[in-house]
Amino acid sequence: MSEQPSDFTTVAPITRRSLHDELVARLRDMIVEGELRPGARLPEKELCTRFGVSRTPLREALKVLASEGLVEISPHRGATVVQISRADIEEMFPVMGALEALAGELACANVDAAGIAEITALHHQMVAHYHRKELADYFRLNQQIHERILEAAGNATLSALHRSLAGRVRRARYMANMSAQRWAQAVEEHEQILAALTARDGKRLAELLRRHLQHKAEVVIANMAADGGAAQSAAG
Amino acid sequence: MSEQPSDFTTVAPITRRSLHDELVARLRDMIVEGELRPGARLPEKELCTRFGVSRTPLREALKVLASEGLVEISPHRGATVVQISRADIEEMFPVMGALEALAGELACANVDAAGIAEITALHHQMVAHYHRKELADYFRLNQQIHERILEAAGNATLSALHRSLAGRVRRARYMANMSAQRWAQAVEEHEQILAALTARDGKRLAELLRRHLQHKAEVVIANMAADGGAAQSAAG
DNA sequence: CCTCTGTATCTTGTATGCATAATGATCTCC
DNA sequence: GGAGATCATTATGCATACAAGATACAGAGG
Repeated sequence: MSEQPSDFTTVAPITRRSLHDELVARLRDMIVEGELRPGARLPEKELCTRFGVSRTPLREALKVLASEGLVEISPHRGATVVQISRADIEEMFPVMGALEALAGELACANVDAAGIAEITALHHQMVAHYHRKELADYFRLNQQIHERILEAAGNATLSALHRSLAGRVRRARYMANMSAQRWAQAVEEHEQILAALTARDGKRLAELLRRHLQHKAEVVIANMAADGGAAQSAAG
Repeated sequence: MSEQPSDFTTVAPITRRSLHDELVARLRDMIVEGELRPGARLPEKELCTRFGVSRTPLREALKVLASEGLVEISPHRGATVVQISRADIEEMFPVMGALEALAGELACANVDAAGIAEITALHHQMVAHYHRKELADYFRLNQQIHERILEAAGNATLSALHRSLAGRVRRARYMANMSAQRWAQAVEEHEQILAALTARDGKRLAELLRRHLQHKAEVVIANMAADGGAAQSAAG
């Protein structure tokens, strides 16, 4: 055959998503994106009519989300979206810092020129958004950069754990009000992060990422303290 | 009333475990302890008769285990115990190393004298088992020490992630054949670990734990290579 | 008037039944 | 005789029905 076999590997796989898989994805998005507020009850019947499915796949989905730490299930009392406390956030950030630090070390060892170029491009886009004060876009690029560093580390286990934590933390939506000073500092930190990655200085990148996450934590916690905790913002 | 209300809060809560929770725990144990071998199929009907439950709670349990990474579910083809590849193990240990390193730092900052005494006692018991060449007991104490360091760190998120990874790694049952030389080295490393904890030298403890995990990884990987991978040891 | 208890209702937990896709065996064609 | 296709069997995916516990309301007692 003249056709290259690799063509077959590049075609989009036929996604035969079962209902429960689809429900897990949809519900997770709704929780992470804030559509389902922390503390909100998740009555099976209501969700069933909403998604047009029966209770069986829905319940399977809720169990999975519970094991991911996004919802809490009380026996005979149903599922609720978990409240993120300040203590939870304070716990999660050091762990994310450790994971990203490891990712930084591994990335410096494994990343190729194309990977660095990609992250550099994302970085410049992010800085452009910063100068235009486009917070949402800045935040999106910021997230992508961190994800790409994780990806460059080439460790699927590490990526999975980080993604899980990042999803939970993201619900705190701390980006809302960040001071101009902190924003400038964050961009400066990202400059140094990029420099360390380009120089493939693993130790330095690890330390930069750890500190970067620590500063992020301070912003989030200050923000939570300011509006009395994101958990309480349930007013429609 | 002369009775103190606090009396009521101290009684052990009645644990009303639902069937699916019980099934998750039982199946997880069976997988981690090796009763269910890697690659083994998990037919719903057979497990239902075995546990005396219907398919609904069993399926919910399998979904949870799948999200924990212990079983794999293929659409319309059922669940199987996941095969741990050498690459998976090589990925997991650096992550566990990073988590334990963080735990070491936090433990040094948070642990009290009682905690140190407890870990010291466990350490001496472990060393006694070493001198008597009681591998299983040694390994159990070893595991307890690492768990207690995690606990002393006082970070539930960190503990949960570590426990999840430790459970998956434990299935590789690397303790089987460890060289006398490596065993002696491991005990020596534990001596240093205890010393660093007692001195509350967080940086040093972190580095010791990271290296300790790295050495453990080498043993596991050598062991897997020796018998052609634990995954293949399906012969009853 | 307040509190406690009993009951009704609703939600969740579990079992069962039906629909559908995958596996394996048999038959046919080459 | 071997390879491929078709059909039967089996297991999974989903829906529904039944059981049991939790919540809320009402009534009785203090």
